Amino acid sequence: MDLIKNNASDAKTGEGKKPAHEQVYQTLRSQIMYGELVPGQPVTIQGLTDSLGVGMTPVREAIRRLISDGALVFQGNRRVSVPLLSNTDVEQLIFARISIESELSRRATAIVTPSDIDQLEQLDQRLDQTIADGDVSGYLRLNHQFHETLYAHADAPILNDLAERLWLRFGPSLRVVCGRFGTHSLPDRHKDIIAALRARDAERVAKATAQDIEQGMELMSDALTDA
Amino acid sequence: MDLIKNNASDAKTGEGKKPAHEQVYQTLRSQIMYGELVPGQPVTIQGLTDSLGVGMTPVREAIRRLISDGALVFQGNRRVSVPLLSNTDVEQLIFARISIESELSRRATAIVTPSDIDQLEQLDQRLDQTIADGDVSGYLRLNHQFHETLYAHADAPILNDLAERLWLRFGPSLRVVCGRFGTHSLPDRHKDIIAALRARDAERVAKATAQDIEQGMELMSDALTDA
DNA sequence: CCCGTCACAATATGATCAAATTTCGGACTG
DNA sequence: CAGTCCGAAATTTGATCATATTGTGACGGG
Repeated sequence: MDLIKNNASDAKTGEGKKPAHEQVYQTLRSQIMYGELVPGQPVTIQGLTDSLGVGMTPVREAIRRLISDGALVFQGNRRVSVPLLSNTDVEQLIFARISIESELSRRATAIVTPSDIDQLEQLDQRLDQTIADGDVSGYLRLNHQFHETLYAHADAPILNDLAERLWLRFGPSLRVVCGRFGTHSLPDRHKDIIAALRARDAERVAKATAQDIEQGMELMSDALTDA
Repeated sequence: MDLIKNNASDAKTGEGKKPAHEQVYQTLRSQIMYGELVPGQPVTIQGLTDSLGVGMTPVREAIRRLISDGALVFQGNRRVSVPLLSNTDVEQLIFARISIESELSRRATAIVTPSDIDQLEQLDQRLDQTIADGDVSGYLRLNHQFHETLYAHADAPILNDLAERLWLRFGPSLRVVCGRFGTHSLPDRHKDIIAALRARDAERVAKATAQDIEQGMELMSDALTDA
Protein backbone atom coordinates (compact mmCIF):
# COMPACT_ATOMS: atom_id res chain seq x y z
CA MET A 1 0.00 0.00 0.00
CA ASP A 2 2.98 2.25 0.42
CA LEU A 3 4.10 1.38 -3.04
CA ILE A 4 2.83 4.61 -4.47
CA LYS A 5 4.66 7.32 -2.67
CA ASN A 6 8.16 5.90 -2.87
CA ASN A 7 8.81 7.01 -6.40
CA ALA A 8 11.16 9.70 -5.24
CA SER A 9 12.72 7.75 -2.42
CA ASP A 10 13.85 4.57 -4.10
CA ALA A 11 14.86 6.05 -7.39
CA LYS A 12 18.39 5.11 -6.48
CA THR A 13 17.65 1.43 -6.14
CA GLY A 14 17.36 1.23 -9.90
CA GLU A 15 14.30 -0.96 -9.69
CA GLY A 16 11.65 1.69 -9.53
CA LYS A 17 10.00 4.07 -11.95
CA LYS A 18 7.22 1.69 -12.84
CA PRO A 19 3.93 3.36 -13.62
CA ALA A 20 1.23 3.06 -11.02
CA HIS A 21 -1.10 0.97 -13.17
CA GLU A 22 1.65 -1.59 -13.57
CA GLN A 23 2.14 -1.76 -9.82
CA VAL A 24 -1.57 -2.12 -9.21
CA TYR A 25 -1.65 -4.91 -11.78
CA GLN A 26 1.24 -6.76 -10.16
CA THR A 27 -0.25 -6.38 -6.70
CA LEU A 28 -3.67 -7.62 -7.70
CA ARG A 29 -2.24 -10.40 -9.82
CA SER A 30 -0.24 -11.65 -6.90
CA GLN A 31 -3.20 -11.45 -4.57
CA ILE A 32 -5.33 -13.41 -7.01
CA MET A 33 -2.70 -15.95 -7.98
CA TYR A 34 -1.85 -16.84 -4.42
CA GLY A 35 -5.40 -16.89 -3.22
CA GLU A 36 -5.51 -13.80 -1.04
CA LEU A 37 -8.74 -13.04 -2.81
CA VAL A 38 -11.36 -15.75 -2.46
CA PRO A 39 -13.21 -17.01 -5.56
CA GLY A 40 -16.60 -15.41 -5.87
CA GLN A 41 -15.49 -12.41 -3.90
CA PRO A 42 -16.59 -9.20 -5.60
CA VAL A 43 -13.99 -6.66 -6.59
CA THR A 44 -14.96 -3.01 -6.83
CA ILE A 45 -13.02 -0.21 -8.42
CA GLN A 46 -13.72 2.27 -5.70
CA GLY A 47 -12.79 -0.17 -3.00
CA LEU A 48 -9.42 -0.66 -4.64
CA THR A 49 -8.77 3.03 -5.16
CA ASP A 50 -9.42 3.42 -1.47
CA SER A 51 -7.35 0.50 -0.21
CA LEU A 52 -4.43 1.02 -2.59
CA GLY A 53 -4.44 4.79 -2.37
CA VAL A 54 -4.27 5.45 -6.12
CA GLY A 55 -6.68 7.07 -8.51
CA MET A 56 -9.29 5.14 -10.41
CA THR A 57 -7.70 5.22 -13.83
CA PRO A 58 -4.75 2.94 -12.93
CA VAL A 59 -7.15 0.64 -11.10
CA ARG A 60 -9.44 0.47 -14.09
CA GLU A 61 -6.59 -0.41 -16.40
CA ALA A 62 -5.32 -3.11 -14.09
CA ILE A 63 -8.78 -4.63 -13.82
CA ARG A 64 -9.26 -4.66 -17.59
CA ARG A 65 -5.97 -6.40 -17.99
CA LEU A 66 -6.81 -8.99 -15.37
CA ILE A 67 -10.17 -9.63 -16.99
CA SER A 68 -8.43 -10.22 -20.27
CA ASP A 69 -6.09 -12.59 -18.45
CA GLY A 70 -9.04 -14.55 -17.13
CA ALA A 71 -7.95 -13.75 -13.58
CA LEU A 72 -11.14 -11.78 -13.03
CA VAL A 73 -14.55 -12.24 -14.60
CA PHE A 74 -17.28 -9.85 -15.57
CA GLN A 75 -20.14 -10.90 -13.31
CA GLY A 76 -23.26 -9.68 -15.07
CA ASN A 77 -23.76 -5.96 -15.08
CA ARG A 78 -20.67 -3.95 -14.26
CA ARG A 79 -19.55 -6.25 -11.52
CA VAL A 80 -16.28 -8.12 -11.43
CA SER A 81 -15.18 -10.92 -9.16
CA VAL A 82 -12.60 -13.63 -8.76
CA PRO A 83 -13.77 -16.56 -10.90
CA LEU A 84 -15.22 -19.72 -9.51
CA LEU A 85 -14.23 -22.77 -11.51
CA SER A 86 -16.77 -25.30 -12.66
CA ASN A 87 -15.95 -28.93 -13.35
CA THR A 88 -15.85 -28.39 -17.09
CA ASP A 89 -13.54 -25.44 -16.54
CA VAL A 90 -11.11 -27.58 -14.59
CA GLU A 91 -11.27 -30.27 -17.22
CA GLN A 92 -10.38 -27.80 -19.96
CA LEU A 93 -7.59 -26.40 -17.85
CA ILE A 94 -6.15 -29.88 -17.37
CA PHE A 95 -6.04 -30.42 -21.10
CA ALA A 96 -4.56 -27.03 -21.86
CA ARG A 97 -1.98 -27.17 -19.10
CA ILE A 98 -0.79 -30.61 -20.11
CA SER A 99 -0.56 -29.61 -23.76
CA ILE A 100 1.31 -26.38 -23.21
CA GLU A 101 3.38 -27.05 -20.13
CA SER A 102 4.55 -30.49 -21.22
CA GLU A 103 5.90 -28.86 -24.33
CA LEU A 104 7.59 -26.15 -22.30
CA SER A 105 9.25 -28.80 -20.17
CA ARG A 106 10.29 -30.70 -23.25
CA ARG A 107 11.89 -27.64 -24.78
CA ALA A 108 13.57 -26.62 -21.56
CA THR A 109 15.30 -29.98 -21.25
CA ALA A 110 17.75 -29.31 -24.04
CA ILE A 111 18.57 -25.83 -22.82
CA VAL A 112 18.93 -25.93 -19.03
CA THR A 113 22.43 -25.94 -17.61
CA PRO A 114 23.45 -28.14 -14.66
CA SER A 115 23.45 -25.07 -12.43
CA ASP A 116 19.90 -24.30 -13.52
CA ILE A 117 18.92 -27.79 -12.45
CA ASP A 118 20.62 -27.29 -9.12
CA GLN A 119 18.62 -24.14 -8.64
CA LEU A 120 15.42 -26.04 -9.37
CA GLU A 121 16.39 -28.69 -6.86
CA GLN A 122 16.97 -26.02 -4.26
CA LEU A 123 13.54 -24.58 -4.95
CA ASP A 124 12.03 -28.03 -4.58
CA GLN A 125 13.70 -28.55 -1.23
CA ARG A 126 12.27 -25.31 0.07
CA LEU A 127 8.96 -26.46 -1.35
CA ASP A 128 9.14 -29.67 0.66
CA GLN A 129 9.74 -27.58 3.75
CA THR A 130 6.59 -25.57 3.19
CA ILE A 131 4.62 -28.79 2.75
CA ALA A 132 6.05 -30.15 6.00
CA ASP A 133 5.22 -26.91 7.77
CA GLY A 134 1.72 -26.73 6.37
CA ASP A 135 2.59 -23.31 4.95
CA VAL A 136 -0.02 -22.93 2.25
CA SER A 137 1.01 -19.50 1.00
CA GLY A 138 4.63 -20.53 0.80
CA TYR A 139 3.69 -23.69 -1.04
CA LEU A 140 1.65 -21.81 -3.63
CA ARG A 141 4.41 -19.33 -4.28
CA LEU A 142 7.23 -21.83 -4.48
CA ASN A 143 5.28 -24.31 -6.55
CA HIS A 144 4.57 -21.58 -9.05
CA GLN A 145 8.14 -20.41 -8.93
CA PHE A 146 9.39 -23.91 -9.64
CA HIS A 147 7.32 -24.27 -12.79
CA GLU A 148 7.94 -20.69 -13.84
CA THR A 149 11.68 -21.13 -13.50
CA LEU A 150 11.66 -24.34 -15.47
CA TYR A 151 9.53 -22.91 -18.26
CA ALA A 152 11.63 -19.75 -18.44
CA HIS A 153 14.40 -21.92 -19.86
CA ALA A 154 12.25 -23.13 -22.72
CA ASP A 155 12.90 -19.93 -24.66
CA ALA A 156 9.30 -19.85 -25.84
CA PRO A 157 7.69 -16.58 -24.76
CA ILE A 158 4.35 -17.18 -26.42
CA LEU A 159 3.84 -20.60 -24.86
CA ASN A 160 5.07 -19.17 -21.58
CA ASP A 161 2.48 -16.46 -21.77
CA LEU A 162 -0.25 -19.01 -22.36
CA ALA A 163 0.90 -21.02 -19.37
CA GLU A 164 0.92 -17.96 -17.12
CA ARG A 165 -2.61 -17.24 -18.20
CA LEU A 166 -3.70 -20.71 -17.21
CA TRP A 167 -2.08 -20.43 -13.80
CA LEU A 168 -3.93 -17.21 -13.18
CA ARG A 169 -7.18 -19.01 -13.81
CA PHE A 170 -6.81 -21.85 -11.38
CA GLY A 171 -4.69 -20.08 -8.74
CA PRO A 172 -7.53 -18.90 -6.54
CA SER A 173 -9.25 -22.27 -6.58
CA LEU A 174 -6.03 -24.08 -5.79
CA ARG A 175 -5.75 -21.99 -2.67
CA VAL A 176 -9.22 -23.06 -1.62
CA VAL A 177 -8.29 -26.71 -2.03
CA CYS A 178 -5.16 -26.29 0.04
CA GLY A 179 -7.10 -24.48 2.70
CA ARG A 180 -9.49 -27.38 2.92
CA PHE A 181 -7.16 -30.36 2.72
CA GLY A 182 -3.92 -28.91 3.96
CA THR A 183 -0.63 -29.32 2.14
CA HIS A 184 0.14 -32.93 2.99
CA SER A 185 -2.06 -34.45 0.33
CA LEU A 186 -0.43 -32.38 -2.41
CA PRO A 187 1.40 -34.24 -5.13
CA ASP A 188 4.97 -33.48 -6.01
CA ARG A 189 6.42 -34.97 -9.15
CA HIS A 190 9.21 -32.45 -9.10
CA LYS A 191 11.84 -34.97 -8.14
CA ASP A 192 10.97 -37.02 -11.21
CA ILE A 193 11.26 -33.90 -13.29
CA ILE A 194 14.66 -33.04 -11.87
CA ALA A 195 16.00 -36.54 -12.36
CA ALA A 196 14.80 -36.62 -15.95
CA LEU A 197 16.31 -33.22 -16.58
CA ARG A 198 19.67 -34.48 -15.38
CA ALA A 199 19.32 -37.42 -17.73
CA ARG A 200 18.43 -35.02 -20.57
CA ASP A 201 15.44 -37.20 -21.33
CA ALA A 202 12.96 -34.71 -22.76
CA GLU A 203 10.11 -37.18 -23.06
CA ARG A 204 10.47 -38.26 -19.45
CA VAL A 205 10.51 -34.64 -18.34
CA ALA A 206 7.36 -33.96 -20.31
CA LYS A 207 5.70 -37.06 -18.93
CA ALA A 208 6.57 -36.18 -15.33
CA THR A 209 5.30 -32.66 -15.83
CA ALA A 210 2.04 -34.00 -17.21
CA GLN A 211 1.65 -36.27 -14.21
CA ASP A 212 2.40 -33.46 -11.79
CA ILE A 213 -0.25 -31.34 -13.45
CA GLU A 214 -2.81 -34.09 -13.71
CA GLN A 215 -2.57 -35.11 -10.08
CA GLY A 216 -2.78 -31.59 -8.76
CA MET A 217 -5.64 -30.60 -11.00
CA GLU A 218 -7.69 -33.70 -10.33
CA LEU A 219 -7.32 -33.13 -6.64
CA MET A 220 -8.72 -29.69 -7.26
CA SER A 221 -11.51 -31.06 -9.38
CA ASP A 222 -12.54 -33.48 -6.64
CA ALA A 223 -12.51 -30.76 -4.02
CA LEU A 224 -14.64 -28.48 -6.16
CA THR A 225 -17.13 -31.25 -6.89
CA ASP A 226 -17.39 -31.89 -3.20
CA ALA A 227 -18.26 -28.28 -2.47
CA MET B 1 -38.00 -6.54 -17.18
CA ASP B 2 -35.53 -5.21 -19.60
CA LEU B 3 -37.39 -2.76 -21.74
CA ILE B 4 -35.65 -1.65 -24.85
CA LYS B 5 -34.96 2.01 -24.74
CA ASN B 6 -33.77 3.84 -27.77
CA ASN B 7 -30.89 6.16 -27.16
CA ALA B 8 -31.31 8.70 -29.85
CA SER B 9 -28.39 10.72 -28.57
CA ASP B 10 -25.52 8.76 -30.03
CA ALA B 11 -25.71 9.55 -33.68
CA LYS B 12 -22.11 8.94 -34.61
CA THR B 13 -21.89 5.20 -34.20
CA GLY B 14 -25.57 4.55 -34.59
CA GLU B 15 -25.89 2.04 -31.74
CA GLY B 16 -25.61 2.74 -28.12
CA LYS B 17 -25.88 0.18 -25.37
CA LYS B 18 -22.30 -0.99 -24.89
CA PRO B 19 -19.80 1.08 -22.92
CA ALA B 20 -17.37 3.09 -24.96
CA HIS B 21 -14.27 1.22 -23.84
CA GLU B 22 -15.84 -1.99 -25.05
CA GLN B 23 -16.60 -0.47 -28.43
CA VAL B 24 -13.09 0.88 -28.74
CA TYR B 25 -11.76 -2.56 -27.88
CA GLN B 26 -13.92 -4.27 -30.47
CA THR B 27 -13.03 -1.74 -33.13
CA LEU B 28 -9.30 -1.97 -32.53
CA ARG B 29 -9.43 -5.73 -32.20
CA SER B 30 -11.13 -6.01 -35.53
CA GLN B 31 -8.67 -3.64 -37.16
CA ILE B 32 -5.76 -5.63 -35.80
CA MET B 33 -7.20 -9.05 -36.48
CA TYR B 34 -8.03 -8.32 -40.07
CA GLY B 35 -4.84 -6.50 -40.80
CA GLU B 36 -6.05 -2.95 -41.16
CA LEU B 37 -3.15 -2.05 -38.93
CA VAL B 38 0.20 -3.10 -40.31
CA PRO B 39 2.68 -4.93 -38.05
CA GLY B 40 5.26 -2.58 -36.65
CA GLN B 41 2.94 0.37 -37.02
CA PRO B 42 2.98 2.55 -33.89
CA VAL B 43 -0.26 3.19 -32.05
CA THR B 44 -0.70 6.35 -29.99
CA ILE B 45 -3.36 7.12 -27.45
CA GLN B 46 -3.96 10.63 -28.63
CA GLY B 47 -4.21 9.56 -32.21
CA LEU B 48 -6.96 7.14 -31.26
CA THR B 49 -8.87 9.62 -29.12
CA ASP B 50 -8.90 11.93 -32.09
CA SER B 51 -9.82 9.39 -34.73
CA LEU B 52 -12.43 7.58 -32.65
CA GLY B 53 -13.89 10.66 -31.02
CA VAL B 54 -13.84 9.35 -27.44
CA GLY B 55 -11.95 10.37 -24.34
CA MET B 56 -8.64 8.89 -23.45
CA THR B 57 -9.76 6.72 -20.56
CA PRO B 58 -11.67 4.25 -22.75
CA VAL B 59 -8.79 4.21 -25.20
CA ARG B 60 -6.31 3.47 -22.45
CA GLU B 61 -8.40 0.58 -21.18
CA ALA B 62 -8.80 -0.90 -24.62
CA ILE B 63 -5.08 -0.69 -25.27
CA ARG B 64 -4.21 -2.38 -21.98
CA ARG B 65 -6.58 -5.17 -22.80
CA LEU B 66 -5.13 -5.65 -26.25
CA ILE B 67 -1.62 -5.69 -24.84
CA SER B 68 -2.69 -8.41 -22.45
CA ASP B 69 -4.19 -10.25 -25.41
CA GLY B 70 -0.88 -10.10 -27.20
CA ALA B 71 -2.53 -8.14 -30.00
CA LEU B 72 -0.37 -5.13 -29.22
CA VAL B 73 3.10 -4.98 -27.72
CA PHE B 74 4.76 -2.50 -25.45
CA GLN B 75 7.63 -1.21 -27.58
CA GLY B 76 10.06 0.01 -24.96
CA ASN B 77 9.34 3.54 -23.90
CA ARG B 78 5.64 4.17 -23.52
CA ARG B 79 5.10 3.23 -27.11
CA VAL B 80 2.84 0.48 -28.36
CA SER B 81 2.66 -1.10 -31.78
CA VAL B 82 1.24 -4.02 -33.69
CA PRO B 83 3.58 -6.97 -33.13
CA LEU B 84 5.90 -8.33 -35.76
CA LEU B 85 6.25 -12.09 -35.63
CA SER B 86 9.61 -13.79 -35.64
CA ASN B 87 10.18 -17.31 -36.91
CA THR B 88 10.26 -18.78 -33.44
CA ASP B 89 7.02 -16.96 -32.67
CA VAL B 90 5.33 -18.58 -35.63
CA GLU B 91 6.68 -21.94 -34.70
CA GLN B 92 5.25 -21.65 -31.19
CA LEU B 93 1.94 -20.48 -32.59
CA ILE B 94 1.78 -23.52 -34.85
CA PHE B 95 2.24 -25.84 -31.90
CA ALA B 96 -0.27 -24.03 -29.72
CA ARG B 97 -2.87 -23.70 -32.44
CA ILE B 98 -2.69 -27.35 -33.37
CA SER B 99 -2.90 -28.42 -29.74
CA ILE B 100 -5.83 -26.24 -28.81
CA GLU B 101 -7.81 -26.01 -32.02
CA SER B 102 -7.59 -29.68 -32.87
CA GLU B 103 -9.13 -30.39 -29.52
CA LEU B 104 -11.84 -27.82 -30.09
CA SER B 105 -12.66 -29.48 -33.41
CA ARG B 106 -12.67 -32.87 -31.76
CA ARG B 107 -15.09 -31.73 -29.10
CA ALA B 108 -17.33 -29.94 -31.53
CA THR B 109 -17.78 -33.07 -33.63
CA ALA B 110 -20.06 -34.76 -31.13
CA ILE B 111 -22.16 -31.67 -30.56
CA VAL B 112 -22.80 -30.03 -33.93
CA THR B 113 -26.19 -30.56 -35.51
CA PRO B 114 -26.66 -31.21 -39.22
CA SER B 115 -27.95 -27.67 -39.66
CA ASP B 116 -24.81 -26.36 -37.98
CA ILE B 117 -22.78 -28.28 -40.53
CA ASP B 118 -24.85 -26.84 -43.33
CA GLN B 119 -24.13 -23.38 -42.00
CA LEU B 120 -20.42 -24.14 -42.00
CA GLU B 121 -20.62 -25.36 -45.55
CA GLN B 122 -22.34 -22.17 -46.57
CA LEU B 123 -19.58 -20.16 -44.94
CA ASP B 124 -17.01 -22.19 -46.79
CA GLN B 125 -18.71 -21.57 -50.11
CA ARG B 126 -18.64 -17.83 -49.52
CA LEU B 127 -15.01 -18.28 -48.53
CA ASP B 128 -14.23 -19.91 -51.87
CA GLN B 129 -15.82 -16.96 -53.58
CA THR B 130 -13.53 -14.52 -51.80
CA ILE B 131 -10.53 -16.61 -52.82
CA ALA B 132 -11.67 -16.62 -56.44
CA ASP B 133 -12.23 -12.87 -56.28
CA GLY B 134 -8.89 -12.19 -54.64
CA ASP B 135 -10.78 -10.45 -51.83
CA VAL B 136 -8.22 -10.56 -49.04
CA SER B 137 -10.27 -8.79 -46.39
CA GLY B 138 -13.26 -10.99 -47.07
CA TYR B 139 -11.10 -14.08 -46.93
CA LEU B 140 -9.60 -13.14 -43.56
CA ARG B 141 -12.99 -12.45 -42.05
CA LEU B 142 -14.72 -15.52 -43.38
CA ASN B 143 -11.83 -17.83 -42.60
CA HIS B 144 -11.89 -16.62 -39.03
CA GLN B 145 -15.64 -16.89 -38.91
CA PHE B 146 -15.51 -20.47 -40.13
CA HIS B 147 -13.17 -21.57 -37.38
CA GLU B 148 -14.90 -19.45 -34.77
CA THR B 149 -18.26 -20.93 -35.65
CA LEU B 150 -16.93 -24.46 -35.52
CA TYR B 151 -15.19 -23.95 -32.19
CA ALA B 152 -18.22 -22.26 -30.68
CA HIS B 153 -19.92 -25.65 -30.79
CA ALA B 154 -17.22 -27.27 -28.70
CA ASP B 155 -18.77 -25.90 -25.50
CA ALA B 156 -15.31 -25.16 -24.09
CA PRO B 157 -15.06 -21.46 -23.26
CA ILE B 158 -11.59 -21.58 -21.79
CA LEU B 159 -10.06 -23.35 -24.79
CA ASN B 160 -12.02 -21.05 -27.04
CA ASP B 161 -10.54 -18.06 -25.29
CA LEU B 162 -7.05 -19.42 -25.77
CA ALA B 163 -7.71 -19.96 -29.46
CA GLU B 164 -9.02 -16.42 -29.90
CA ARG B 165 -5.89 -15.11 -28.25
CA LEU B 166 -3.74 -17.02 -30.72
CA TRP B 167 -5.67 -15.69 -33.69
CA LEU B 168 -5.13 -12.16 -32.46
CA ARG B 169 -1.41 -12.76 -32.48
CA PHE B 170 -1.00 -13.97 -36.03
CA GLY B 171 -3.85 -12.01 -37.62
CA PRO B 172 -1.83 -8.98 -38.68
CA SER B 173 0.96 -11.07 -40.15
CA LEU B 174 -1.46 -13.27 -42.03
CA ARG B 175 -2.74 -10.18 -43.71
CA VAL B 176 0.75 -9.30 -44.82
CA VAL B 177 1.22 -12.74 -46.35
CA CYS B 178 -2.02 -12.52 -48.27
CA GLY B 179 -1.14 -9.08 -49.47
CA ARG B 180 2.09 -10.44 -50.85
CA PHE B 181 1.01 -13.71 -52.39
CA GLY B 182 -2.65 -13.13 -53.07
CA THR B 183 -5.39 -15.49 -52.04
CA HIS B 184 -4.91 -18.24 -54.61
CA SER B 185 -2.11 -19.98 -52.82
CA LEU B 186 -4.09 -20.23 -49.60
CA PRO B 187 -4.89 -23.69 -48.33
CA ASP B 188 -8.38 -24.77 -47.54
CA ARG B 189 -8.92 -28.01 -45.69
CA HIS B 190 -12.41 -26.93 -44.78
CA LYS B 191 -14.05 -29.40 -47.09
CA ASP B 192 -12.25 -32.25 -45.35
CA ILE B 193 -13.42 -30.87 -42.04
CA ILE B 194 -17.02 -30.67 -43.18
CA ALA B 195 -16.99 -34.17 -44.61
CA ALA B 196 -15.51 -35.57 -41.43
CA LEU B 197 -18.04 -33.70 -39.34
CA ARG B 198 -20.86 -35.29 -41.35
CA ALA B 199 -19.26 -38.68 -40.70
CA ARG B 200 -19.00 -37.84 -36.99
CA ASP B 201 -15.40 -38.90 -37.10
CA ALA B 202 -13.80 -36.75 -34.41
CA GLU B 203 -10.26 -37.86 -35.10
CA ARG B 204 -10.56 -37.09 -38.78
CA VAL B 205 -11.98 -33.66 -37.97
CA ALA B 206 -9.09 -32.98 -35.63
CA LYS B 207 -6.58 -34.18 -38.19
CA ALA B 208 -8.05 -32.05 -40.95
CA THR B 209 -8.04 -29.03 -38.67
CA ALA B 210 -4.42 -29.62 -37.80
CA GLN B 211 -3.53 -29.83 -41.49
CA ASP B 212 -5.45 -26.67 -42.27
CA ILE B 213 -3.57 -24.86 -39.53
CA GLU B 214 -0.19 -26.26 -40.41
CA GLN B 215 -0.41 -25.40 -44.08
CA GLY B 216 -1.58 -21.88 -43.46
CA MET B 217 0.95 -21.18 -40.76
CA GLU B 218 3.88 -22.59 -42.67
CA LEU B 219 2.99 -20.47 -45.63
CA MET B 220 3.13 -17.52 -43.26
CA SER B 221 6.41 -18.67 -41.83
CA ASP B 222 7.95 -18.90 -45.28
CA ALA B 223 6.72 -15.46 -46.23
CA LEU B 224 8.11 -13.94 -43.04
CA THR B 225 11.45 -15.63 -43.53
CA ASP B 226 11.58 -14.25 -47.02
CA ALA B 227 11.05 -10.70 -45.78
C1' DC C 1 30.40 17.17 -28.97
C1' DC C 2 27.92 17.85 -24.78
C1' DC C 3 24.48 19.96 -22.04
C1' DG C 4 20.34 22.68 -21.11
C1' DT C 5 15.85 23.90 -22.45
C1' DC C 6 11.49 23.19 -24.83
C1' DA C 7 7.66 20.62 -26.49
C1' DC C 8 4.81 16.69 -26.78
C1' DA C 9 2.82 12.52 -25.22
C1' DA C 10 1.49 9.62 -21.49
C1' DT C 11 0.17 9.16 -16.65
C1' DA C 12 -2.77 10.19 -12.93
C1' DT C 13 -6.43 12.68 -10.28
C1' DG C 14 -10.83 14.55 -9.24
C1' DA C 15 -15.20 15.98 -10.74
C1' DT C 16 -19.39 14.88 -12.95
C1' DC C 17 -22.93 12.04 -14.95
C1' DA C 18 -25.52 7.73 -15.46
C1' DA C 19 -27.07 3.31 -13.96
C1' DA C 20 -28.19 -0.21 -10.72
C1' DT C 21 -28.89 -2.15 -6.49
C1' DT C 22 -30.63 -1.60 -2.06
C1' DT C 23 -33.57 0.09 1.26
C1' DC C 24 -37.52 1.97 3.19
C1' DG C 25 -42.34 3.03 3.39
C1' DG C 26 -46.99 2.28 2.24
C1' DA C 27 -50.70 -0.36 0.60
C1' DC C 28 -53.04 -4.56 -0.09
C1' DT C 29 -54.32 -9.13 1.30
C1' DG C 30 -54.97 -13.10 4.35
C1' DC D 1 -53.83 -6.79 12.80
C1' DA D 2 -49.74 -8.59 10.73
C1' DG D 3 -47.07 -10.09 6.91
C1' DT D 4 -45.72 -9.54 2.33
C1' DC D 5 -45.07 -7.40 -1.95
C1' DC D 6 -44.35 -3.55 -4.91
C1' DG D 7 -42.46 0.89 -6.07
C1' DA D 8 -39.84 5.05 -5.51
C1' DA D 9 -36.00 7.45 -3.46
C1' DA D 10 -31.31 7.23 -1.97
C1' DT D 11 -26.90 5.42 -1.84
C1' DT D 12 -23.41 3.07 -3.94
C1' DT D 13 -20.69 1.99 -7.99
C1' DG D 14 -19.18 2.52 -12.73
C1' DA D 15 -18.09 5.38 -16.90
C1' DT D 16 -16.43 9.33 -19.05
C1' DC D 17 -14.15 13.55 -19.50
C1' DA D 18 -11.22 17.68 -18.74
C1' DT D 19 -7.16 19.04 -16.65
C1' DA D 20 -2.78 19.04 -14.15
C1' DT D 21 1.68 16.70 -13.65
C1' DT D 22 5.61 14.18 -15.01
C1' DG D 23 8.86 12.02 -17.85
C1' DT D 24 11.07 11.55 -22.39
C1' DG D 25 12.97 12.82 -26.57
C1' DA D 26 14.52 16.31 -29.67
C1' DC D 27 16.50 20.51 -30.98
C1' DG D 28 19.52 24.22 -30.57
C1' DG D 29 23.14 26.81 -28.30
C1' DG D 30 27.55 26.88 -25.98
